[in-house]
Amino acid sequence: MNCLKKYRTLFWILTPKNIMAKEKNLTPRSEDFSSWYNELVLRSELADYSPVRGSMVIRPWGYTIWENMQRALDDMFKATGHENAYFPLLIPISFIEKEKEHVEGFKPELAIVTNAGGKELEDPLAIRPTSETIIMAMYAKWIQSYRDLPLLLNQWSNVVRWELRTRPFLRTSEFLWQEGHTAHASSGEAEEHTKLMLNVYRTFMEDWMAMPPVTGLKSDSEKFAGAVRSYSCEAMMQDNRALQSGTSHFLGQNFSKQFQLTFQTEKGNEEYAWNTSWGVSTRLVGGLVMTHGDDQGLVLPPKLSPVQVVIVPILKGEDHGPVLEKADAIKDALTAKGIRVKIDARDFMSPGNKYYEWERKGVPFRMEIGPKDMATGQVVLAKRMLFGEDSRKEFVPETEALATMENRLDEFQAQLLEAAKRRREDNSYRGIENLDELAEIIDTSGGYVFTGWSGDPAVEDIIKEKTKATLRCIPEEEFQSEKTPTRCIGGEKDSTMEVVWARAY
RNA sequence: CGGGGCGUGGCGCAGUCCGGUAGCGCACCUGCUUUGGGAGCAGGGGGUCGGAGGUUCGAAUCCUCUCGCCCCGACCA
Repeated sequence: MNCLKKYRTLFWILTPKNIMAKEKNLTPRSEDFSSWYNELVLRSELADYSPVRGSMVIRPWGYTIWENMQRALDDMFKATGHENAYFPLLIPISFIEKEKEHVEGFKPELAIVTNAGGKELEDPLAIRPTSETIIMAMYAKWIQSYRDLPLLLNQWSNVVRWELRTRPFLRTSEFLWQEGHTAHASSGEAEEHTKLMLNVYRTFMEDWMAMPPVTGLKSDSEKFAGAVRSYSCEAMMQDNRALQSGTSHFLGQNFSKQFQLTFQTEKGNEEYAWNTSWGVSTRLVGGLVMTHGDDQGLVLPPKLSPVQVVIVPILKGEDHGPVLEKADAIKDALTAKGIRVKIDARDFMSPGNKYYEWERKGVPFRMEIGPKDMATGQVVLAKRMLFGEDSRKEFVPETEALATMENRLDEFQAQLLEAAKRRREDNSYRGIENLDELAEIIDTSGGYVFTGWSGDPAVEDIIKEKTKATLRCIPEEEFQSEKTPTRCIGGEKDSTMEVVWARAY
């Protein structure tokens, strides 16, 4: 036994290529998807583990992606009439306890401050797991009449939900997010708003992230604690699992009743306001990784990439001046077009090493400029991911490269979206009518399984027990099958709606 | 919170069975030569072996207790 172990060690030492492979490359997705994910997050410097269990440090590369997401989303929120505000981190426990389902939903995940200023607190404070309660309490103060409605606020913040099992970006005890909270005079208007924001998320995911979700309504067992109805965006990752990547909730009057959020109507009656809340989090960064990443590392859609074009000057011989000057000139020309460019002029690193590094970090395009190119007036372009006729390196005249770069970035963005859409459809199974078939698909390929459902929650339990898949959503019309299912997947009952099943993160 | 695994320079690991005062690869630093897909040579720095206690002349190694992390399950964005 011992002998064998030593032998293997010896063998390993004598094969340096293996060591190199192990250290320089990621575990392939096909071998172990979650190892691939974890390694990628660390190696591409998106994030690092912090000393506190279940929390992570978001490094500049990851944070810039988040900032780019924030900017795009924030513009969309503003365009739909919202303003930003900031509500406090600490919330009286009594607030959270007011809404019965809400407190039940969050109790296991609450972090509570019981001691401060060296003294036990008389009333412990919860670190916000979400801010419905404190915000409703404030809205109750601010809203008197229908003239104060609708009130449309958003906040960018951190929240804490104590997690037993954590994964960078996908599930951490503290995460960054955005939470929108609105108050309306009518149920219909609030529900419309809920759907509007769901659609904002969907548009963002498609247009910016190239991560096309299936959108729909959550079942009662999956909805947000305290909501009347929850809607979600369900994006399919490369391992064919679903990632709930954005939710929008119609809260009805559940919170306004608990917080006395009333207003006087035009006719002089006092009524409870109707609320919505909606959020996306840094989880989206994880979604981005699992949607586009490959075995080389991250692949970033141009619209969100911190750097869209990295220029690698080939520094040969004594005089690096001309090549660096050319790189600067190209950078200026591209920057003037609004393109984010970085020159990697590190002279202690070989070009090949830089190529690997920027590929690992997911930069959409690399431009190489060397003495040979200077002589012929060309540059070398390499695209992070190849589609169709693309070649690994393209030699193009400098003027053409400058003129076409915006188009190339747009095209790349569109190709990523197209590929993700195709993957989603290729792994969607429709017309499935019995449980065994569903279980077979979930167990082998995974993916989205569309079936009929009677609305009976017992069916969800059975399927979860049997396959670990959950009801992701009751899809919006656009995602429904051409042929409407007639039978409930659970057995003999008739189907009243089509639903999507998948294993989820 | 149950089951499994692991804590040894920044990273990945060997050494633990059988106790003798710590080693390998990568990374890092210096110099020279290099640079169009993971450079070469030479020299160099860095570790109270997760922590505490014990056994022993002597502990990374044996014993006890602890802490932490990762993976698999039950709960969740």
